[in-house]
Amino acid sequence: MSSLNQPVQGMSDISMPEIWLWRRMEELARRVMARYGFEELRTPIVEFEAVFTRSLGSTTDVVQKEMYTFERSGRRLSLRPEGTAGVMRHASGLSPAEADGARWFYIGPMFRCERPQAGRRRQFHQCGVECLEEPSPLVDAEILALQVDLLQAWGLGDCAVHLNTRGEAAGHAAMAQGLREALEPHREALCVDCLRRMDENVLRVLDCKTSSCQAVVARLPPMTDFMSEASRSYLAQVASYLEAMGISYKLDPLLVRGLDYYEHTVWEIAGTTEGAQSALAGGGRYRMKLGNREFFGVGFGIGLERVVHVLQTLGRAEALLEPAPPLVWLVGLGEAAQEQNLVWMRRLRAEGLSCRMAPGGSMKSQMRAANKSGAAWTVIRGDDELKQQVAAVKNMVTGEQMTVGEADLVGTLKSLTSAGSALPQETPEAVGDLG
RNA sequence: GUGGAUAUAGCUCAACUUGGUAGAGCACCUGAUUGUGGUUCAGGUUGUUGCGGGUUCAAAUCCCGUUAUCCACCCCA
Repeated sequence: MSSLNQPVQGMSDISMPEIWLWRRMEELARRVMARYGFEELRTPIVEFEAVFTRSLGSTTDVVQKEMYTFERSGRRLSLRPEGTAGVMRHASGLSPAEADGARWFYIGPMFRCERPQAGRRRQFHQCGVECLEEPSPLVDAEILALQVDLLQAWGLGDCAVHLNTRGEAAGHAAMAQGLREALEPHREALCVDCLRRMDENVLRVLDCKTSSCQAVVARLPPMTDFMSEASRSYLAQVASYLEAMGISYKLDPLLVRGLDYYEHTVWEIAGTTEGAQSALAGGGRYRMKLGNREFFGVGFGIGLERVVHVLQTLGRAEALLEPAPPLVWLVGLGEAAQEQNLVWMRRLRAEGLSCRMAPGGSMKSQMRAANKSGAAWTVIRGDDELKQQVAAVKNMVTGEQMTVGEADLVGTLKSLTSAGSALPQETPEAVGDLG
């Protein structure tokens, strides 16, 4: 029996104080994206199932076991498990002229029915981009630079970029075959998972964690041996562009990416913290055949839960937040004062100030509420003030209090709150403690 | 999907091994301060022990189921 006071497994509320971090990250993302000429694209969360199966490849685990798929009005629909397929579905509805060279980014929830774990939720969030350009090391390097800049804006400038290539799509079958043949003599040493991978997804043998498998892999010829000369020089060109931009990276011949549509450049970015979910982000160049059209592009996805987790673990969450605007708290004694305060709040808010009041209670409890909310200023209105048409304005940091005439109240508060003398509204260090 | 651990007050946790009226700190409320918060002191409130069932005179405690959380695998960002 499920209890209704908790969310569905693997889906969680994001609330204060963590939500401040999420909002800030989204803000920074939009800013960085704009510098690279990317426009936001919001695709639906629900698509036809086939949108994903045709893009991701029907053999991948994501499609086979992890999609939330349901039937409605005789149609099979799925919650999106990743962002690229929906974006490409959008592109396929545009004319080639419109789609060519498009630069889109997205940020939002994705759904995969996996067992939840640290940095892994069933509803999770990704920020990603798609850039529809034909294969060009120049573009790949630029997109990788965008991702590095974005992570840097979030305070993760020290992440490690692992770079590899999958080679041209035309050579994939030959590469898989070559790898299989190279592994065949070592069958005995491979784990059960890898024996299965030999058939299903032989590349995955390369990044198996079992030590006996790693020993076998270490003696294999490099994957690039199974690729064309063009594929190798494409990778070398990307690498040299990264060097020219001063972006550090590590060539990782064992780096594998799961989805079928990748070709040429692939990469992964790992956080500096230990743990199984250290991969924060991944990206790569892809080629996708949709209907009778073929699309080329390069893109990446960043797992926001994982970024948040790393920021919290490293204690960098607080530094990312901007101080909240100063809050004015109106204290009113008696019905008449409370009603006037309600009207005053509307005037103050129209001037761009943040303000609040308590619906009732003693002066003590109202002051306590003001303090708890982190208000920078309180405005006190009781019988005396009403009679004299004034308000007592109190600085909650210093405790100083002054009397202001009703006519000057808005102007006074405006200048006080813009003077930079305000407190942060809440102590943001709590954000870092949530991990 | 597989394996392991966990679930007690708003929060962090004790009590469970060996069944006998569920406890601490923080938070919250009241007062000292009849119109002034944040410090201090005094007092006070808070629970279907995740949920459901079973064993027992008696269950937070033992057993079964279920839901959720955490960790690892698989897979992926």
